[in-house]
Amino acid sequence: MAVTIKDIAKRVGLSVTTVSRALNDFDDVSAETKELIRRTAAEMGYVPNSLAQRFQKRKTDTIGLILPTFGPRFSDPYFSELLAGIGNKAANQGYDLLVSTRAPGDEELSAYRQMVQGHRVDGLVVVRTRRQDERIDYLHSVKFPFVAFGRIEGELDFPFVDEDGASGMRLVADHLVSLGHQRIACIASPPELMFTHYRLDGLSSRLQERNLSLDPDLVRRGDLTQRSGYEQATELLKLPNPPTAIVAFNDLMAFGAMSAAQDLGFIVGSDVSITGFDNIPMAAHSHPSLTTVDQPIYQVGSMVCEMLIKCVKGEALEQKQVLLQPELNIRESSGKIKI
Amino acid sequence: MAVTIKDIAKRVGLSVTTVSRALNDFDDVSAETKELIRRTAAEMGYVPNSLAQRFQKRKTDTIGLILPTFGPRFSDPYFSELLAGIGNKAANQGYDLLVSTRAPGDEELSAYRQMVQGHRVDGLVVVRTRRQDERIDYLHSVKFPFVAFGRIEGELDFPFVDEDGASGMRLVADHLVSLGHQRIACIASPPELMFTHYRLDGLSSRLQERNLSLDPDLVRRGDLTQRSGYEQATELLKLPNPPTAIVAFNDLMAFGAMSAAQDLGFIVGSDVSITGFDNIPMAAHSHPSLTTVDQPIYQVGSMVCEMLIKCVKGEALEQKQVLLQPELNIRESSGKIKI
DNA sequence: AATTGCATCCGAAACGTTTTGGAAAAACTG
DNA sequence: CAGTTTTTCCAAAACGTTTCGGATGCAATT
Repeated sequence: MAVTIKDIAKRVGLSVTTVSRALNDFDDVSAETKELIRRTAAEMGYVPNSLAQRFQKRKTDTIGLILPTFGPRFSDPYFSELLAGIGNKAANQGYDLLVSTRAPGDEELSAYRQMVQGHRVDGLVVVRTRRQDERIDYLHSVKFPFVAFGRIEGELDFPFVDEDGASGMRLVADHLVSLGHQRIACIASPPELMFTHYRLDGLSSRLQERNLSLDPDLVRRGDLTQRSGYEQATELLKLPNPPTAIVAFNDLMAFGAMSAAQDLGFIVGSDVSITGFDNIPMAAHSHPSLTTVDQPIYQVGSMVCEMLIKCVKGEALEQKQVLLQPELNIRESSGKIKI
Repeated sequence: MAVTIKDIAKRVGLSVTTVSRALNDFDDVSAETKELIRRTAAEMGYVPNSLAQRFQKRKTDTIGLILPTFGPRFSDPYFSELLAGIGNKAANQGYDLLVSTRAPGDEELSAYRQMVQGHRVDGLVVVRTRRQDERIDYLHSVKFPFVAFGRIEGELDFPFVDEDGASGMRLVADHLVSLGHQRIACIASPPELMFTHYRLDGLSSRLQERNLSLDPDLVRRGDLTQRSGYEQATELLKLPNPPTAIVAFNDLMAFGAMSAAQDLGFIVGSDVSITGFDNIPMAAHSHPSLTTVDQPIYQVGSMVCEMLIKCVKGEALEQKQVLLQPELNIRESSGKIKI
């Protein structure tokens, strides 16, 4: 079968200890023996059995990620970007990435328990934080290493990366106001998600500062999918006094809203302005191209992963909590109000 | 620290063997002791140490997937769909999914070696097969369990799932011909990918059967990204005698082509028809909506995963090689030729 | 009463690696 | 040259689980 450290020891006539220590470059092995052992190990095609290594070191060299999905699948490109960011960073730091999907709820939490108590991973990244987040409560209570993408309500101290959603929405509000819009609608995200809170707060407070209140009739809720963007926008645009601008809380819903507008005969960017949030790659290539808040998701993934690996290794974080300032990407889907 | 099987044994005054066998429901433990052991295990909050379990069973209960990415990231929704299909199936069969990304080349192959020889996974799924696929050659040569999404050139016998790309393209050809198109261009995918071969073959052979040759000037190559679709379509449409229809080899390039056409003042679906391949969720919601060949990627992922788990468990596959018949989804991006 | 069969249990080995705590030999010190 | 340090090596334990090959006691069968 597979060649083990013991086989090498037998071959070179030394102990397993010495072989192990030679292979791990300890300095209590002479240069010549090290060389000899390494050469014969290579010759024999030795590859360490990672199961044994992990078992004995009680570390998995693996980080985990459980994607919260509603319904059976996640088709949100947002997650692919994030995954790519995390995955690539993990790979080049020598870590494996264990991915699973679970709908929010009891099963989700027990998946976290499984990963933690079964020693399946050394650390976890928590994405799409919720106002009351039991995942974070749990991980924090058992002192298991994790880094979150997003904040939560309350004073719990834990490492996270987040974008400043309020600031992003203020940019959107300023932009639309400067284009002359007064009847501004929004398609918000589910209220339990923490980012919803920040984005809504940024939008409504800035509009109020500009003496424009956010009409409660014009505040809708979607579930972040294209379909729900379509539905909500259709309702909004069929109102007797429809809004001249629609602020969607993510790009996917913005795409849905654009389709709805176009199906109702509106010209997006002139009859009605539509904005998104996230700046997924698609946003630059839709028709019309989408004005949206840029959230560097790939980099966030990369950052979160890097921070987590430091936590796992017991290294100190130079910055435990990172808040990124987003930028507004102005494209064709928003334009001056028609008189 | 964590409670082990030994702690339970001590508590109930039985041997580790019995505890282990009780927990694994062997029938040489009496019902009462089983009950007792289970109860105290639950009371003590026992969770098996999966590192130890895996080490001793020499199995990881994990399947691996290495996404081939050009450039640092994959933003193709195609991969998210696939990943979701594989991941969800794996999860509900009690398997973990190990995901990594690697650009095709030496590093990619050594990542496979790592996973195999380091006993990191019990089986691998290979996606986006290439005509000469060293990944498959390798896995086949070491007899490591794997299932591929896609076929390869040659006679190697291995389990795979694939869609019938030739058949899909014949549907596209028939559709465009029936709309009156004669100057038909295509934006093909990289030639080393196996599916390119089938799709190109299906398209050109069916056109020939209809006495329409595929003008070599109108056969372009893209790299599956939106950007390359945009570039190639721009060149095509700027020709002195531009095509009336463009067949893109995936949806992302079709989106790029639509943008290019629209930027050049063409009305897609009437001035020029554009078709895609894959039917990613976005395709139904673009403007205009995209005529495309439906490839049930999520189901493919799920199927591939199910087959792989059977292989890993040593169970026989009722069908070792699956070829799915795709359907054409006719939407707004293709229409009758203008006279 | 001896034998067989069954139900229930257990000791010890095994999986492949790292680590602990030294030991032996060689190289320095004054 | 005795004592000390350094260099180089190793035996054995440990990690937590499963499994192999019995062992024990008791009931059922001859």
